[in-house]
Amino acid sequence: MTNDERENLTIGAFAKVAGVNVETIRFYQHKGLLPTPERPHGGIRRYSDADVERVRFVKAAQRLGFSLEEIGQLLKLEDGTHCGEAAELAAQRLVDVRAKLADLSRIEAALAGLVSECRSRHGNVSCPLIAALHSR
Amino acid sequence: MTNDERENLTIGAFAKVAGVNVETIRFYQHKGLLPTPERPHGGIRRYSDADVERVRFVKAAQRLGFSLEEIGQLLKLEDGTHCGEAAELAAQRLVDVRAKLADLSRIEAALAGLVSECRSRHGNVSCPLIAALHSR
DNA sequence: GTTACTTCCGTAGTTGACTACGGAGTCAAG
DNA sequence: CTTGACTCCGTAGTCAACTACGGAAGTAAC
Ligand SMILES: [Zn+2]
Ligand SMILES: [Zn+2]
Ligand SMILES: [Zn+2]
Ligand SMILES: [Zn+2]
Repeated sequence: MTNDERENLTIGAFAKVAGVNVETIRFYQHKGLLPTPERPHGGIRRYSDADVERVRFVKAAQRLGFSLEEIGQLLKLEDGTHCGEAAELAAQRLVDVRAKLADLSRIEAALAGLVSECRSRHGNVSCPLIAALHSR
Repeated sequence: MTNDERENLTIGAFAKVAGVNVETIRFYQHKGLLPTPERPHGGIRRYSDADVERVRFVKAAQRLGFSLEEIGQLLKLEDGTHCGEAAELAAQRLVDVRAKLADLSRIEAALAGLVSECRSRHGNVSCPLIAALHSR
């Protein structure tokens, strides 16, 4: 096997390949989301493609709205043998996302109404938007 | 005129009537969202119904997703004579809200798909959710 | 006139996800 | 063998919108 998994990247190269800042790497290590490789006798730590993959996992999960805390839990299920638990985490996220969606559509409707009232206001003394904010 | 605008509330009563904490009042004062009334010679500040109304305005605007910064601008338009400017602020909020809505529906679809794949998974070795996170 | 509750005021802490800084130590090139 | 880039590590700062704390001074009740 050609082994591209040998630890060959310095933290700077690692960060660049993974598309994040060096500080983010260290931050994730501190949070336990990424392992901190050994230092070869006072030297410099090296990182592998597996580490890059792990950062990409984190970022993909973030795009779905998972918090770093939840992502930590997902990472513990990384071997894919805990489907139920993973699905449960995602289902909870889904509930949250749907609640947020409902909130936002309510807000969207209210704002849209106010903006159009404001725009079509004819000879009113006072701005309907400001008035609405005052009356509730 | 019966004048209910006379300053009659202590900060504690004010906060209670307005439905916020005392600290929130002080925080808003510090941010310039609320005036800080005079202290009658080393005594205690008093607040009026107009102040209560102002806090309610802030909270109503917050429910529509305006930031305190934006609310500060809205408050400068409080006399209702700047309809155009108010509408512009709201229109920008609307743009943001709609962008967020689009984001969230994308996320909702992705999560819903993954959860149902996970649930209907038959004999797969690995969890589709985890796999999806790995492959992007 | 003492106790007990408020108020006043400034500073500091909270949450989440980073970002910045600074003074070593390490390493490769010239 | 020196220069310059990079790494290491801990601490501190950022943003928003509060929330908490603590000591001193005002105030109301008994
Ligand atoms: Zn399990
Ligand atoms: Zn699964
Ligand atoms: Zn104007
Ligand atoms: Zn208007």
